[in-house]
Amino acid sequence: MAAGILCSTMRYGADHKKETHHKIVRDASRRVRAKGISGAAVAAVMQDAGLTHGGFYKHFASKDELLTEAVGEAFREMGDRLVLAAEQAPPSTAWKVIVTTYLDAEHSDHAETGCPLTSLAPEIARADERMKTSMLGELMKYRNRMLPFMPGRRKSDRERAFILIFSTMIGTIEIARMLPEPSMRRKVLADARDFLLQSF
Amino acid sequence: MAAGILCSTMRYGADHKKETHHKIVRDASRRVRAKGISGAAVAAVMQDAGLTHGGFYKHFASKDELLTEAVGEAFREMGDRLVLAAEQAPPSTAWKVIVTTYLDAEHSDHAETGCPLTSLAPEIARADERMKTSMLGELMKYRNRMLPFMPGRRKSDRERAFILIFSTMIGTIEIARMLPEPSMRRKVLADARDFLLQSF
DNA sequence: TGTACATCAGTGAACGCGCGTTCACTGATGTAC
DNA sequence: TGTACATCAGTGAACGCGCGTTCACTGATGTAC
Repeated sequence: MAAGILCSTMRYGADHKKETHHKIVRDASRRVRAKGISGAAVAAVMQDAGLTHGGFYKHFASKDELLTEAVGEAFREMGDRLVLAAEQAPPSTAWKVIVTTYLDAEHSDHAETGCPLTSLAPEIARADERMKTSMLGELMKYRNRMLPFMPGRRKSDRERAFILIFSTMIGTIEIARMLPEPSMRRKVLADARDFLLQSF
Repeated sequence: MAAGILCSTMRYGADHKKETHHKIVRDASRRVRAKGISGAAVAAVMQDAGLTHGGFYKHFASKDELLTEAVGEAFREMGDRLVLAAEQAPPSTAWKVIVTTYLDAEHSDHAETGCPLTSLAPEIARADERMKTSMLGELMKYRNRMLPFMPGRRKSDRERAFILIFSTMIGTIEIARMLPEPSMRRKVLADARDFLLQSF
């Protein structure tokens, strides 16, 4: 546990608290995407992490602080997934891999590990100024990671492509998630995929 | 007040309760679109309607009943607005009028009177089975009202166009509503408008 | 190496508050005669 | 027309519950000597 690097005032393993903190954030990130911002109660998140609610304020100043970290984590996780997929493809078709990865039944069926925009966009838009600012920062980081893979020669073209492609994908996943029949969901996803792949 | 048609057991004006009921639903519909499903508390909605919370259960069996009626009302209002706009245009360009009406700064700035999909889609997807079924019914009515105006000769083409156009528009409005700068919002809306108008 | 002490992540009871729901009551409206 | 009665939309206090937050306490870990 890298004991030699321990700060002299540390009593517990140096990483122990950090790891617990991160586990809480990761579990909250899942819960927030699955049940919405108002669906992630402090006690429930702590139970997910194998803890009791009392210890929460040893890790976070408030529930809002957890929520902003959880949304940040969600953007990071989804960003990692899309970057990983995009990097496997030749640069010219990377954006197509992002589209097929995003508009996938797996993504549509598992909001809890998916893009936070598809499960939280309207709630983020309604959040108070502080939270909105912080979440917008995370959204911008997410966008900046996607930009290199977007189609277009000039930066402004790629920025425009990001908005158009992600707008369409977000709306498509949201509609798909409302539909009861798996076959309807798959058709919606496939139609949007074909539409986008032919549009740039 | 059409007193002659009064049912013999009616003591109050025949329409009085219906009108109050509808006013509550309309106010709830605004509140639900502005603040989300969990942001529309019974007491707040009743206060909007100039009443106190105690009388609520003279009009609705439960809060869920109000919510389903409110979402239905929202789809109806937005449907009316789009149909009205579309009917003013020649049939071949009606869908373009729907796109420009939907992707408008006024719609982006006023969630409370806008399309419920842009403010509630993820919450609807997470709702319990009963509510989801009812809301899906309203969504299908909404879709059926839009279908005649969608581009495409065959019905299946128009259904596909509806999904693609509305997915893109929903995602666009949601992203626009997250952005702090009015100029950024306007650019996003304009880009999506141009994109859609050139795509069919 | 062994023992006394300090730290602090985690526990669980308790708090105040907002919310959905219930209920005894009110008072305006319309009916019966 | 006037008076006694019935109805029922609306009132406001009260309820139980879940939630965010606080706090005195615990006990495992690491330090000092």
